[in-house]
Amino acid sequence: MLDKTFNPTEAEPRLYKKWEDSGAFQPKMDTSLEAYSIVIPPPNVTGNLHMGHAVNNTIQDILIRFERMRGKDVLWQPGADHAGIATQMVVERKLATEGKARKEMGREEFLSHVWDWKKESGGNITQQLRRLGASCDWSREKFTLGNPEDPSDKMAEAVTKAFVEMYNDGLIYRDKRLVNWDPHFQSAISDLEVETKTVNGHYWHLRYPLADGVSYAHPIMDEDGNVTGHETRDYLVVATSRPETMLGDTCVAVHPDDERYTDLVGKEIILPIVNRRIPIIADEYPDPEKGSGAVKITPAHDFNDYEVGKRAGHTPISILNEKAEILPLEGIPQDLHGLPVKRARKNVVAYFERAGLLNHVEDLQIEQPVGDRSGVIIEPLLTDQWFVDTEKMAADAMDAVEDGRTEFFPANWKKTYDHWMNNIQPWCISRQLWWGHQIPAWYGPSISKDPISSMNHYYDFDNPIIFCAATEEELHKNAFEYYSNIKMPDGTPAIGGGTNIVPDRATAIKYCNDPDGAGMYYIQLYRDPDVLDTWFSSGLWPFSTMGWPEQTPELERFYPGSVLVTAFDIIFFWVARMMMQGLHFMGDVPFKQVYIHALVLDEQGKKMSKSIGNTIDPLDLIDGIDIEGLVEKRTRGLKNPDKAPQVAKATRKAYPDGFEAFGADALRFTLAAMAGMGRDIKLSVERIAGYRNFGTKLWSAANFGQMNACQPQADFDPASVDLALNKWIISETVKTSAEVTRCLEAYRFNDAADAAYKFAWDTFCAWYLELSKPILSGEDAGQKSETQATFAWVLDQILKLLHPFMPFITEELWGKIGEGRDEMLILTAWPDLSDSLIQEAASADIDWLQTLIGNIRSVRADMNIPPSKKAPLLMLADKLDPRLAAYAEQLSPMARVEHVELADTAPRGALQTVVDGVTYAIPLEGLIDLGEERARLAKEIEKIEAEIAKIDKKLSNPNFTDKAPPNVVQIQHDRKTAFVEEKLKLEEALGDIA
RNA sequence: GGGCGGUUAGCUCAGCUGGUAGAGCAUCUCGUUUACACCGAGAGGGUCAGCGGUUCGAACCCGUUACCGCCCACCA
Repeated sequence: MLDKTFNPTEAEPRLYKKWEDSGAFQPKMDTSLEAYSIVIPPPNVTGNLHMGHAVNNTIQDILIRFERMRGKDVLWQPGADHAGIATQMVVERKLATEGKARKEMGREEFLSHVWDWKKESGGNITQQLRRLGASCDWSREKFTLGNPEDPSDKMAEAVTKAFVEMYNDGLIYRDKRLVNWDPHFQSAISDLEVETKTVNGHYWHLRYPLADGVSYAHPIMDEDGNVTGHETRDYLVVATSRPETMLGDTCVAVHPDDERYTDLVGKEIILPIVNRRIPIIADEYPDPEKGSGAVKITPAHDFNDYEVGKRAGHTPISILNEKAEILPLEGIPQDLHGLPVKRARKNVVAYFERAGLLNHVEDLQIEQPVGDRSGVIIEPLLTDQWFVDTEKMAADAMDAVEDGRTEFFPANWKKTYDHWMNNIQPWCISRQLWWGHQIPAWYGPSISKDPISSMNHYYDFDNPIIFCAATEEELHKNAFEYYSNIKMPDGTPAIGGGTNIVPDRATAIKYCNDPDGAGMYYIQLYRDPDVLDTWFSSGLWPFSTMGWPEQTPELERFYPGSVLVTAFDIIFFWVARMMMQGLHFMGDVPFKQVYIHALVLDEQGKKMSKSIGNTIDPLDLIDGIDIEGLVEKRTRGLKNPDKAPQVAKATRKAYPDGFEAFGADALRFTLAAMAGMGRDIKLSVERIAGYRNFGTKLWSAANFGQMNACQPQADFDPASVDLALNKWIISETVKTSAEVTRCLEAYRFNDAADAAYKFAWDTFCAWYLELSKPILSGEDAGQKSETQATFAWVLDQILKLLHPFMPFITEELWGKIGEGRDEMLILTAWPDLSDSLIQEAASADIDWLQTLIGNIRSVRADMNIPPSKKAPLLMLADKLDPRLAAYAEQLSPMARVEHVELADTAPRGALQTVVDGVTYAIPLEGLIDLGEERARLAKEIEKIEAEIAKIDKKLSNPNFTDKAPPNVVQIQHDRKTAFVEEKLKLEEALGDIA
């Protein structure tokens, strides 16, 4: 006897440990097997498991377990991402609560804090993945930043090598360009990290006075746009949503074809406040239809203006520092110095107003760029940064998808991918942060201004590197030949990087381990202080995790990966970059297929977000949580704490009892069953409960098997069974396993889950189990043992088919059922059953039996016959169907049939039903109201007539009979024949009563 | 402004190659038997968003409209 139900809280950790300890997650590295590999989308070390991870990893684990059971040599490569900005932010915040500031403690100390923090809580997410059942090979766990304590770890070396090679190939360059600057982090960020937010804003229409007494006639228009007159103006009106940037204007631009301003091109205006003379230029950029048609140009603080300024040959004037405060430049009034943008704006507008130069203010919605992490307004800023020239790489990456080397599922995502690749911009890869791969470029003062790059010293952050040698010649050799020789395009130093530092002889002596230092040559180099964009190293993930740049057996065997499983929101961030870098460094795509899965939304269809308070923690569904705990969790992270009562109320209403401990299997099955292609998942807790019940159902069926001695037989041959019932269930098993296999191969997880569910619950539990009861408790030993063996075999197949979805409960049952079976389910072979096992004749018998039982149940229920009332079953025919006798033992409990006999006509007061053209009567004199039975029959007939009418309409249409394929027409003929026959029988039955 | 997706039972969603509209939950009725009440049996419930087209035949293909959601985009 098994326990009453499966106890996930107890069993799941135990089973997981058993798998992991046994090495079941590790690839065999057996070259005779087909390789199958997936690299995990590395979760942020800062992260905790959320619903997105849960779907993502459930799907990967389903595929991995499926392919592992199919006998492939499987690698699921796990690891975590250092997540530069996110992690630095988290640790900085934590230190702030201890009263410590990052900048005060310095780089080295800060980083040691981050590493400490990573050691402490960086393992959370991987532990949580284990709770889900993820069968990754943890012995190969990697971290995008590498492991400084493990000399064999190549993750950091891979990044350096990638950077150096791309530099040498001209794909990485350093440039002073306008970049998206996040004033909170005081770092550049990439285009992708900028979000646009629509806010209520204004356009300020400013008057710029024309210099040298120039004036012009400005047309006055009526409402319809007709010119009604002219007004003499000695100023130009420009509209802007950023008035404070006027401090950095270098010109005003008008369209060359704009006749209003033709005469003004080449003239100058006096820029108010700073009293600078700037020209009026002609450029294609301004749209005469918009605003006044004249545009103020601030090249240093606007992407469009930058281009206009460049065309006009103007030097951009930066007016903001890295905190987005006004720089103390000459010409800018003292009282603006150091003001943050918002306050500066107010003051600038006030200046214009006082000077009578504020034409008017227009209210409207404007698009504001904000940092996706910091949430602050992004300022375009002119800085020195490292860039990747993405154009060629993007073209290669697009070709690879175009020619099918990499395939998207669902295929629509190719469009999104192509669109982005087609519009790709240079990728800014430097970040002014500390947590990350420090850029492997050094700026040297004495010997050369060129930076050189190193394959070593990744973690030598603040200190200069000092090269020492006894001779100058040797020094050159050490410093330049040893390292890859990076040439700077213009020799400009990094932001904040040391340059032209006088070598410190004492330090050199210390480093060179030469107490005397006499006759020593040395140079001192400073490393670029910036780090690389996290996604630069994530882009290498598919091969860096496998040991690249070394040519390892893993790389040989598991690159390219079989499939990448991810949500669409990181197609650009990650998928695109892996494609580009994989193709560049490996000469091949990083994965053959990309499966893009749905996003998990809350039950209202909104994105889950801590700041809104609508998240559901997957672990709470696994372990359970009471309502108080849930409310506390949801209100804790709110962006707007005032909303707490509202969130609490909504939470209590939605989940008055919190969550039960559904277990990982139920959650996984739900996610799989809801993961239809190309659609979002609105998570339903009710469905999780339903699939938990499914687990219990399975458990209970196994218990039934145990009670009836249904032990798996190692030598069981499904082709050898005699009973139709067993032939039928074996046939159904074959069909289902083929269906589940087909669906999994096509990433149709919901269909695969459905097919397995229906088979296990409806076919096996509801029918086979019930139909087998009389045999299992019967006298015929041969039939009994055959059925016991068949039962056990089918249950084993069910456990296998369900294992990828519900690994824990299936493994537990597998162990409990098969005493002495030493192989774990995770490593058994996937059902690969021959079609020859499908026996249609046996199936037809059982189909008939199911229909008969169904009809009897239905008519009895319709007429409110209590199940306790058994009745005979009369077959109205000349000869008794032998199947009635054969299945009498099943008909008795399932259809409440007392006994079976032959009759000429239905006795008065009998229910009648038709199966396969034969009328059956159930005499229930006195228990049924004849009027009601008449009405019931009449209704049945009516339904059939409607069907017949529909079919007739088709068949009488010559277009249909002529043009439709013959088999389709035949089906309709057959259906009609069956309906007509049934109708006749029912009419006879009705006649009997009347 | 460009692109993508959605609209099917009260709710949440399936519906693969165009050929008899399905499931779970909820609702209603009834619960006997050697697994299971986290259960069993049965029932009701549909203008497949609207309009037009292609087709012998459309939930499905094409066009269009409406509403909802998402992504991308430099409109001063």
